[in-house]
Amino acid sequence: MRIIFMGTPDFAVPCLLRLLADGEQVVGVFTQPDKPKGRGYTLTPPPVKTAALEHGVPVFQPTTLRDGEAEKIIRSLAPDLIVVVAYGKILPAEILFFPKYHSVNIHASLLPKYRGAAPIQWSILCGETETGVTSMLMDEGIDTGDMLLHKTTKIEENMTAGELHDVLAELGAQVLSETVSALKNGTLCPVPQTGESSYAPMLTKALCPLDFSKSAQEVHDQIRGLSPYPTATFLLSGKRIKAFRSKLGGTADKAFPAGTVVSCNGDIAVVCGDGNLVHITELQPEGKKRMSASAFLVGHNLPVGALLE
RNA sequence: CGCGGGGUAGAGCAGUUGGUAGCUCGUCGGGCUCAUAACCCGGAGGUCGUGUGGUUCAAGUCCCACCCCCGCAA
Repeated sequence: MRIIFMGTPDFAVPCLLRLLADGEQVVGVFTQPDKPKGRGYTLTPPPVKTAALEHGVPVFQPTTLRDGEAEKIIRSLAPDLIVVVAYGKILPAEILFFPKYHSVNIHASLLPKYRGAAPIQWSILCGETETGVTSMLMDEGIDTGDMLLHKTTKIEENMTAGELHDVLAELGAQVLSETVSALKNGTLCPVPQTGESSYAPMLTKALCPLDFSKSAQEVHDQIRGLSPYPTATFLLSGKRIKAFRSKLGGTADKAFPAGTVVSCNGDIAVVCGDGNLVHITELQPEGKKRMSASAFLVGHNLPVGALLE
């Protein structure tokens, strides 16, 4: 099967590699243009580009798919199928439906929930205990196409978005592999999306500051859901600190104000709005490396009673 | 040349106006204890990121160059 693969970030890499490993004929990869990133604005290629080049697959990085150029390229590649995984661009109908088998998308949620850019993080932020990966036949809407196959996975209590990302990326590769072979065999039954839908928009820094007046569970979910990027933050005597990991456990003896540190025994236990504690176990001060809370406590005098905000 | 913080014992940090390098944790040994992540005593462990660099009687501490790590912003 001649396949054009479209994807950009790390999440899409296992899918691409799986297609190659399955012996599919990946005739071209579309990915976002290299962008200036990080300190010094170094021009950085997207992960999918790097992976594609390592396997000798031609890479295309158009800034738009709507000027006719991209369509010409795609026609010349004569694909039987287009596979889209976290590409970051909306495909026009003339491209979407050009291949014989049209276009298939792998999405990191159980549709119709968490359509959009950041389903992995939002599923944790919203306190879900289960999520998954869905393959669908693409239509012109955002993640609204008819569903093909899906696989589910549990979200463990202390799992971070980064960990869930890796699990779902692998699961996505499996779903993709099965979808492609079922497509060839003609055994798929597309199912329209019904039921309650929701939208998982891109994450912004506005979501990062922690609000300890919320419940411990909510604070915990915020820390997990934003870890390792863009990372929940709090202030300690004016300095911003990132929180990468936390766990729940215990309640405050007295009615301390939300954000009060009630113990520094191996981790930083903070009172939340509902009186329960969230234990920050891994953090990173500005300009420092990421470290365990216990390491942080060894070198910093953080008194019980200190206020985090 | 986008802005900024930092590189000192395995880890996290101090090191004041330049004058034989410290703290906490860990580690090793010993002691106490029914027991312990507790407590007591003792020890090991650093050419202070790199430089046959500069200033100085003397540099972790000032100056210069380079390497590396990180936060912001994109």
